[in-house]
Amino acid sequence: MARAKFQAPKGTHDVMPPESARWEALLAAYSSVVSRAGYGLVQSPLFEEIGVFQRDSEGADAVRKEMYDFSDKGGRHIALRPEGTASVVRAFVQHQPPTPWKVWYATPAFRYENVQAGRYRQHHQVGLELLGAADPDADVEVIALAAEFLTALGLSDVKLQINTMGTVEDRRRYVDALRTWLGDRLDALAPEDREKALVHPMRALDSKRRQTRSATVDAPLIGDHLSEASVGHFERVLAGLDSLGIAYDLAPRLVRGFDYYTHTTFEFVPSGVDNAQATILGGGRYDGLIEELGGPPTPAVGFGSGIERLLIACDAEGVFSVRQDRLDVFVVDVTGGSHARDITAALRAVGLRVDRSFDNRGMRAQMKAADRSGAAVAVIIGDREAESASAAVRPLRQHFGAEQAIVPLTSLVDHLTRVLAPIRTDPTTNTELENL
RNA sequence: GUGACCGUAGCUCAGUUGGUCAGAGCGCCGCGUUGUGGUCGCGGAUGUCGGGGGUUCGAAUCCCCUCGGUCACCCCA
Repeated sequence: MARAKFQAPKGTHDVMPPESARWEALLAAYSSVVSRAGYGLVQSPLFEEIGVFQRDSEGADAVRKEMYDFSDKGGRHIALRPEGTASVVRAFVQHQPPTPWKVWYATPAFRYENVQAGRYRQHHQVGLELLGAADPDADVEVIALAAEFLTALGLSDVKLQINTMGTVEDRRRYVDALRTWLGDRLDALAPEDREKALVHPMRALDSKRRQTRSATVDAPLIGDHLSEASVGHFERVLAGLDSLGIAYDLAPRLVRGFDYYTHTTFEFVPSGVDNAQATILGGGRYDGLIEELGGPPTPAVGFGSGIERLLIACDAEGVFSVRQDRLDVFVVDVTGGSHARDITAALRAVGLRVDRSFDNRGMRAQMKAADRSGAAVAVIIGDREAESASAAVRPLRQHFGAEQAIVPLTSLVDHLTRVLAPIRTDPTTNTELENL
């Protein structure tokens, strides 16, 4: 066996069968949930002018450091998308579709950072955005869809944490007050958090260090610096969640990674996953971002969710395994392969899931392949069948009985369609979910 | 970017203080009389022991560099 000359770059990974079946199923579940709520798919470029992702704000340095950016051959400063929202907003500003604009996406996202579990240089996200609605009910819809999606995966041990950032002005006032408050107490903070307290005061409140935690128990919270309208918005969101029966924890110290959030911010965190990269889905309202990208003042809310982390959480709960029997029929042909070729095509044409062996392998090898394929029945063509224009139909799984039947080729399709009817799935969907 | 640990067949891993240490299980391929899978039996293939350099009579085993993985910091999906 030749030694591999190349391997996937640091922080990237290949998703292959059988694992990729879960990805198919996850995407199918996601698109099903959101399309029923009126969201349509957006496919936008994987790279943009860097300004789309890099704006003047507090966190710009960190964002820039982790950006996969480069100059293309035309001298343009390009960056690979680090998250989904900015691209969608750019497309919105460029095309100015009617609002409310409700769209979803599934995309790779790139961040140049060090790797650990649930954290990659190329990871994959699904998400959605609702642009053009300031209504707190829009926040509620977005959160409800997130919850519905997680439920569809079978996840149940997940907590919703919710917070509000208020308006841009509320937030600015609060951050100033907090910075001053922390500045007076720097010595009490954990040494590692002191610089952060001045640069990113809200992040300091989010610190996991015990010393910082206890030093900031009385720190001012965003909730005390909200305008009346902001309070009203948040209360309406919480009322909506209550009404829909969606449980949540108020998390006054919750800080999201991007600075563009206003009002509602939220995260879904699995309680069973014990590491720093636990958040599987997060989002919130970003009423200022559209203007920042040159569009008209437009309120908006959305979420993004990392597929790799979702699957880690599913594994931790033992849910969302995908059934492996993805074939109805396996055609075994020991006469050279011409029959396999034609029968396979004919059966696929009527919607059956069919595979065969290549390279004219022996009977035993082909039967083993048939068994491994998970097919319900094997259709066998040997010399005898070929002479009599028939096929042997052999059940491979117990609930189809043990009897092997000889069926004329002319009625093979009818025979198989009838026999397989009980287990056939809709031919337009080739994945099924099965919770353990 | 900083630090810790790790890197042996496709997969999961054994390899004692450097001297038949290149292995096991699973998987894969073939065979078990001439055409039938799953169980069982027999046989077989696959690795320059992540890569490069060094120490040594001799290194998978020690040292250095490098690439990759895991974890923590950082940051975040």
